[in-house]
Amino acid sequence: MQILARAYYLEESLQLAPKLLGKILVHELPEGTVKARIVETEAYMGEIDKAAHTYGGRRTPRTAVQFQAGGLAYVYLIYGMYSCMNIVAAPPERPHCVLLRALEPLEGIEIMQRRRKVQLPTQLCSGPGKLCDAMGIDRSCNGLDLSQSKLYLQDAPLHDGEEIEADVRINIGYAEEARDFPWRFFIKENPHVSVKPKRTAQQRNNKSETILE
DNA sequence: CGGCTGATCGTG
DNA sequence: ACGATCAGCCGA
Repeated sequence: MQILARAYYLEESLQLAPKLLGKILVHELPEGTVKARIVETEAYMGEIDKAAHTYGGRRTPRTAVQFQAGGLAYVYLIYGMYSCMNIVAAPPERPHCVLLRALEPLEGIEIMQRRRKVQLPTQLCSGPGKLCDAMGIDRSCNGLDLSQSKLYLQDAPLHDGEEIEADVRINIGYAEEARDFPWRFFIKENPHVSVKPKRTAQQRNNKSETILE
């Protein structure tokens, strides 16, 4: 299977985020190789996005890699104990990135189970902190070139019949108007996704749906 | 729901 | 230098 080339990532994160669904993240660790399919992503749109670390063009030591050309890993520590992995998007000086929120484990599942405390495959990578833990991704991976390192993405199509759904992003309540932008993407009905879609008021009021529950 | 945990970055 | 904040997770 083909490794995605650097040029693949040079578009804005809002376009790249849904396209990354179904692609396979691989990490070659000393104890073995782990592979998992991307099933949930979020787009962070840099300068114009109040939820982004680079809102207004903020350039700090932490966010520096986001200003490089797309195709690098942006990994940061959150809440003092968890790593989050993003994929840098867009050409240089455009600080876009795509957060990986959930993966479907494919290979090296025993390794993931050893790293995490849980056994259930659907709980191994169903969250940004969980998937970094399971895949052995931490801040030492920050800035890695995903087209030529031990951490890389393989091209792969969505499976037959799979559909992409969009919804609001998770835990960005501080982001004012950007809270409501539907910039989270996931494979519909995939059991590894971290958060189920919110029902809209329309759906809650729909009587036929209520009966079906 | 609350506690865990520490890097980060704006402020002074 | 300080301290409020935080793109999470787990167990009750």
